[in-house]
Amino acid sequence: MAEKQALSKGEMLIVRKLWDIGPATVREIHESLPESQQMDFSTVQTYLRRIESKGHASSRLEGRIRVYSARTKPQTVIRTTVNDMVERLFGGESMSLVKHLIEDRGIDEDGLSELRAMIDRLEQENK
Amino acid sequence: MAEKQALSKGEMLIVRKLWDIGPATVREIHESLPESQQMDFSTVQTYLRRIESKGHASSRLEGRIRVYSARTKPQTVIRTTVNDMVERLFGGESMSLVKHLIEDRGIDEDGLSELRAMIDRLEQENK
DNA sequence: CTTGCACGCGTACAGACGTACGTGTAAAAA
DNA sequence: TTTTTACACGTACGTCTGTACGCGTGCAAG
Repeated sequence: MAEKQALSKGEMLIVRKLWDIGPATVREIHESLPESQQMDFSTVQTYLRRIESKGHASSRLEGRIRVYSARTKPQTVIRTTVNDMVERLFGGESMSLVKHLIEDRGIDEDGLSELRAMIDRLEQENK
Repeated sequence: MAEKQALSKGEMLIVRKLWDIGPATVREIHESLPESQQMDFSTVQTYLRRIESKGHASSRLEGRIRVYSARTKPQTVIRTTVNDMVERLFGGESMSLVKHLIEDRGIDEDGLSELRAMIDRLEQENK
């Protein structure tokens, strides 16, 4: 198995950017960060380096600029992280998290119908 | 505001026990840990100490045994943790997490009807 | 050609984490 | 009473995290 080390919270913010904007330079990532998450250029650089060393990204020099690309799919990282949290906070019961999310954070019109559709579809498949 | 420091993953495993079994001694917590999460008695002790120092538990000596009690409700800790994760991994869109959970981890008969009930109820209230 | 900007890369460093050991002592067993 | 057991409490220690500085250098502007 891939054996990739888990990403820390901060690192995750950065891979997310990599997923969003595709292969990118440190600067591109840095500049894409919203107000609320400003950090030093070199901090981003360090994160990217660590993400790579953990096997979640690869990079190559393009001229003298280093370009990073994600190597793990969102799916994978998200799954691992979420599973871990469900395990730790809900004893593995993912329905508890679903319930928490809906009850605690609310859900809007659209979300509601979307959910309903999903349920209908699943019920079909289940049959 | 309460200003309680966030708990780490390991610490969360332990508070969860505190929530579950109520005020408890180090030993009680330690012994309630499942096979898969065995750790040294003194590790549990350290966790409990840290949890207390972060304001999420309090303790008193009962005779010469220290008894810890949770000071934060599950709700609060869970909310903070989940919000944080939704923020970092889903850009704040909690519905994305809900979808991920249902699609990726599946849902059983019971969960399905439970969910359906919840949706119906919410739809009522929303009106 | 000289100067300064932008970047790679190595290094730093304090605080959080996971994990535990050792010492002193009170209570229980022998 | 002597011995053993079981804790509390202080301390440790390597790793991970968040956050960044500084040096060396290629490249663009003057």
